[in-house]
Amino acid sequence: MTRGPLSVLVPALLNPHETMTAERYNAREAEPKWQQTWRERGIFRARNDDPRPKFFVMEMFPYPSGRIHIGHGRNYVMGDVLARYKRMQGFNVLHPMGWDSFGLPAENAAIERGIHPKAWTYENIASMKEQLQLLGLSLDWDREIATCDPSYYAEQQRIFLDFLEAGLAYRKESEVNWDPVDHTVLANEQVIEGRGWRSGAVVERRKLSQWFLRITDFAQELLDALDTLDRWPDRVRLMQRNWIGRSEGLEVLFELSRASAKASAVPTVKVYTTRPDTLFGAAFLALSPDHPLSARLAEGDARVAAFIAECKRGGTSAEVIETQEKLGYDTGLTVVHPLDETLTVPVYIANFVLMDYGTGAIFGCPAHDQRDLDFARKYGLPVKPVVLPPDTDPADFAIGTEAYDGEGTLFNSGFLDGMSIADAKEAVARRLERFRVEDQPQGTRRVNFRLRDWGISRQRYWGCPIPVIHCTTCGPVPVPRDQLPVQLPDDVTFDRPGNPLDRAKAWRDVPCPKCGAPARRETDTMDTFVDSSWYFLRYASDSAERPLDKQEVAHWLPVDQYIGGIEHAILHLLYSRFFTRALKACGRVDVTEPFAGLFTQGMIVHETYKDPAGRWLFPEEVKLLGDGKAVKIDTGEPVTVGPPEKMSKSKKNVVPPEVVADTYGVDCARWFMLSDTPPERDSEWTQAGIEGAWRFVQRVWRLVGDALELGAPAGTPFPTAFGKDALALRRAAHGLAATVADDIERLRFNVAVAHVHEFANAFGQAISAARASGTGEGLGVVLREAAEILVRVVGPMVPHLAEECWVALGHTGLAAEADWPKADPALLKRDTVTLPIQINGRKRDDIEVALDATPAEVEAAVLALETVQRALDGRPPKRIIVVPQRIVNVVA
RNA sequence: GCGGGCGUGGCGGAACUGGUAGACGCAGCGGACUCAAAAUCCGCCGUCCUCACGGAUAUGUCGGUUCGAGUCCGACCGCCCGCACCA
Repeated sequence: MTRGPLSVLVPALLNPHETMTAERYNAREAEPKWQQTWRERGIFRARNDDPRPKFFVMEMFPYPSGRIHIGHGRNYVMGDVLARYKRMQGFNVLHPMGWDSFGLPAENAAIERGIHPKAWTYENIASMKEQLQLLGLSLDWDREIATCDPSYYAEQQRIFLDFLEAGLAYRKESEVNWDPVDHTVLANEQVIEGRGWRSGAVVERRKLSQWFLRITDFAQELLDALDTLDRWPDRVRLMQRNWIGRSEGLEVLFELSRASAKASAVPTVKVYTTRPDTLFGAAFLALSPDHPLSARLAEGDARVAAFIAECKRGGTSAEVIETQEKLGYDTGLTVVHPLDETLTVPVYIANFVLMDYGTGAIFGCPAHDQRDLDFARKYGLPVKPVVLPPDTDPADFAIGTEAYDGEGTLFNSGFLDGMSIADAKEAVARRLERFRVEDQPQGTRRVNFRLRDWGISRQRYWGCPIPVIHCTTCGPVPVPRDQLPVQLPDDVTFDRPGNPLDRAKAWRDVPCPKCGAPARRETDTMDTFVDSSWYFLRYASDSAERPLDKQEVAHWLPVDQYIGGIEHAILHLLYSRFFTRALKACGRVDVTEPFAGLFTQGMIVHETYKDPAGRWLFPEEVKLLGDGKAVKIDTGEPVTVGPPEKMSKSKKNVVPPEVVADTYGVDCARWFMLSDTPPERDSEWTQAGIEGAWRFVQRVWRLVGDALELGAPAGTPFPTAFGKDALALRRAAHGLAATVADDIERLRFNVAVAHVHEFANAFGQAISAARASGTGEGLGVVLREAAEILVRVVGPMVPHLAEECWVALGHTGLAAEADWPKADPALLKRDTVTLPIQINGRKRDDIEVALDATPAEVEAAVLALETVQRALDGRPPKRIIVVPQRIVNVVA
């Protein structure tokens, strides 16, 4: 399939008087040729014994969902530019690729289309690999991994056993989304508005015994070490900090009132609070529906049981729980106020109190917490303010519909009156630490984390088997290491809901390794986040015999630059940070932080198209007419153009890489993806944009051709002095090498592209000048020098074009192996600077001064300016601000 | 609901650490070349006032700090990402 500019390549249209410049660069021929050369020479293979300094760059590996579209390519191209640039800078670069190939979509394909997950996955990997290779990425394919391959997950099972021995893996009960019709556990994304996506049944929360990893053991360290990650985006560090959620607070024992204690047979309720200062404003106590006291009350009261059951409806996700209506149930119990025994506070069960956080019970202070206020208004509970905002009259201060959570002074609070919030917190803690209830201090200071242990059990087939055998007498028994890996059985069926492993008797039923009695394999598999929590280590240590060699890991790690989507800012990155530490604790590696540098790139978006019947159309089925109008090419029907959205198969707004490669060439696609939009933002794929990239690729080819035609032959010695044009071009070329190096180091590819454009303009002007007035005064030599610099500078971005130009310039080696051009510092310096002159903050003039002019000299020159004289009108200036080499502001 | 981010011409965006807002590209307009078209090259291009010189205005909205604010602070509006079983 061809269309667009390459299809208009008709030799008769070319000007016969021009030489090489007449030939267009033919990407379709050049690109496969150079890709083959790179492959044959193995120049992207990383060697562990290379003495040069290492640089490890990787992009987040893809899930093999099927065909890729050009949107997938963006982060790989970014990483590739950096990898190629670093090679030119003399680094031993590791740039690997792999497949995050376990997961739900493979099972859905099995259920919906009857394809085995394994076949589906490996077919997808094969076709996606072919497509990825089309992009001309400088990857070391020798280190390719697939997480679904036993050669990968065997080590993961060994790691699990290490964690188990170290006490970092354990079992406990936790809730899952249960589909009561399909009898299946659902992922959060399979719960749509509280119902199962296939059955439509209202989802329930059900408890299962599952495996957990003790990430909370590392909570403080994971938090503290964020400060050392200075090449991570601040926002990602902040998100992780908030996710870990360290808080300092107080655990307070509330004693039940005499009658309540008798009725419930429970003497106290323990509450965790970060606001003990507001204790005098307490209006209620709220228990989680999962709290032991809630359960006890439910035993004797059907209404309580019904309320708790009501709370269990809907999904388990925090989003669902936090957005659902806040409900409470008055248990009739009361507790005694810990600081004033004449006061009692009612006890509720509330659906928004989480058992996983704190103690599973809170006290509510409506005046100073919005959620508590909403709850109090709903159930008619008193709202007593206890923190008075600064400069407020207590008589005027009342809480309406908004809680006050700002600074202030305590009031209405007995012995706390007049204190600051911080002092009051301290005073309450001190007093309650002294009070004793049931032989314990009534208050205990407690650091708490929002972070919970990581539940890794999944009731699914297509995941890494958990290497454990359950025996009725011995309990869970680790699979002996010499029996690893526990491989997934291939002989499974997907004709019924639920986990096929539960039904795979031949695989499931095994003797207990300890006592030999009949036992069952663990049929849960691991969360796919486990697979991706250590794959970067496996890249570094790539032999199947020693899959996690300490020395090799130490040589390559940490990853110098990791590139991926912002959607992984918290979970994947936090789990990987934990995993690396846990492996270190087990003595497996000597690394602590896996990723020294992190970059989060934006997505590629594309307009969507719909025909009059409302069916989605592929971009190639549509002809754009401008002004947002479009028609269907084969029928001429009007097409509705929708706003740019993330490329997705379902909306057909995808562009396959092979279409771009066939039409414009991969370098155009690469150049376009790097242009214009900052890499961290979403970028829109447009026809006009790719055409612009095509013009640029041809322009570089033409500039190099012109320089070859007009410039001096290779090896011509430099003259001792250069003319004005020659010097200007030299400055521009050396400046380009320096500035693009800096742009790439900072991953500011769009700015790098702009700088290359700027240089191309200057280069074009120099060529015009050479055509008009000859190549004397060194211009001929500089034209060649400039071409040699330009080709190497664009090489990381448009590598195939660079190779073709490099050959044209007479080189026998590969551009991919050339050195990055070194900029001569003398050419980068300027001796004068243009200073803008502001009067009262508005630019009115500018002057050119020596670079090293003193402020006094500048001031004198500025005051002499006619513009300034006119503005001052004979009066002396009020003030003159001189910012050396930047600006002058005269305040009149 | 909670946490995080983004917002600059017709469009994508640039502006280093508070210092000339709009670099560079796209689209558009005008010109050169051509029998013609394509390609290429040159010029113009935020808005308003002005023949022009020049001036006013302008970075989502409103307010503040500063000699000076796209940049810092506060409030608001809109859009995007994550929320632990999608990956």
